[in-house]
Amino acid sequence: MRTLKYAILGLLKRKPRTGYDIAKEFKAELGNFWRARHSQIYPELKRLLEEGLIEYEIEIAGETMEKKVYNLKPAGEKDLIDWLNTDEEMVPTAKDKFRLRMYFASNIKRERLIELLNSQLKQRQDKLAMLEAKMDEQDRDPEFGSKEFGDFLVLESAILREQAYVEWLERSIRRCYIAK
Amino acid sequence: MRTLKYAILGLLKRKPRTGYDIAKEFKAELGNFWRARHSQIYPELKRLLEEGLIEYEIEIAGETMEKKVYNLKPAGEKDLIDWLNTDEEMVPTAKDKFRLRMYFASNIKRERLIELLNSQLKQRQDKLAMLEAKMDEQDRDPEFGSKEFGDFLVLESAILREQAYVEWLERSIRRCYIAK
DNA sequence: TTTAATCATGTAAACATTGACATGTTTTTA
DNA sequence: TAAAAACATGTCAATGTTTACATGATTAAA
Repeated sequence: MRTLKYAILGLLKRKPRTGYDIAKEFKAELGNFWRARHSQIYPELKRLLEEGLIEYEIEIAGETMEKKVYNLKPAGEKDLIDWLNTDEEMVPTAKDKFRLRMYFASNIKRERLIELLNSQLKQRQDKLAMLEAKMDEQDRDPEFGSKEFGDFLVLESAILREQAYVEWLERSIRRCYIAK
Repeated sequence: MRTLKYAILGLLKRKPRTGYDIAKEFKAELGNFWRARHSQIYPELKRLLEEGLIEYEIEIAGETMEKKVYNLKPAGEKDLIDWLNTDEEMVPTAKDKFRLRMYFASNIKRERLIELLNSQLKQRQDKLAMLEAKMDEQDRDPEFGSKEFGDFLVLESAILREQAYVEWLERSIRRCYIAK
């Protein structure tokens, strides 16, 4: 499946980057839907290099520090475009440890369950506020084919997802209070 | 982290089951938030057995077919309850291949992008309809501490999640048409 | 100016997950 | 009654992911 491969190719299509830059992207907006640590990124870059999909140039930062700035090669771009155009089936399961735990909620005392739900609610609300702040800085009407178009799609997606999560937590807390 | 361990303990807390039964649960409602194949389940059951958290009895089905019906031991129940009561931090990333691809949407032709979005929309709508049908069969006012309470929480959660996904896809398709 | 944060690149062991291989029984349906 | 679907249990190799180990340079802040 090699999803990380395409995440990296996609990022390099936007602009040349170092492995470190790629790791940073996974901590930003993109990190809402995919993530990888540098320990996974560097070996994958090595592999893509061997496969002839990418190349790199050495850049010197400061006095001596060497950076490998990676770039797409035509074969890599073709591979990326093919993947982007495939109509994949939806994955049936987006794993969620907290919701799994709630399936077994009957084994938690009422007061504690409310505490746990409130703790999640707080975190999700903070996340949502952060995403909404980002949306305010965003181009509200991105041009089709611009990278801002993709930025907008995923940001809106993340916001709608968090809103639904918050709504669920609020309903669940209410339900804890009113349930017999 | 061993989430599968707790998923299994939780299911066995509800009632004794075979490995096959557990696998089936991951294809039902619970499968919306956690999933494992039998190739992961059987070794995990073996391990839980060795750790003294569960035990089993042999049941004969038909003439000769042996079933291992697993059951929680007190140590397993304690372990489960401790896990259920821990206040874990939210996981920052619920991976989603399709949304990752949409981040790179600028590399897809408009007509094709609309096709891809519509394909996802169709699948998500079907899923949502299925979940809503299940909700109709569900106890609308589950008692606190009953297993129906957990069932209700996760089903509502799944519905809200799918609704948000559908909403996002619809907005994105509209955006494809109106964008410059 | 020194200290902390960030930049930068790698490897290795352990753990989690999937897909394929392997086998046989029981029940339902055509 | 034959075939298909579902029941039932396992292993193994490959792949994907995390955590820890390992090292050093550059920049911003105290």
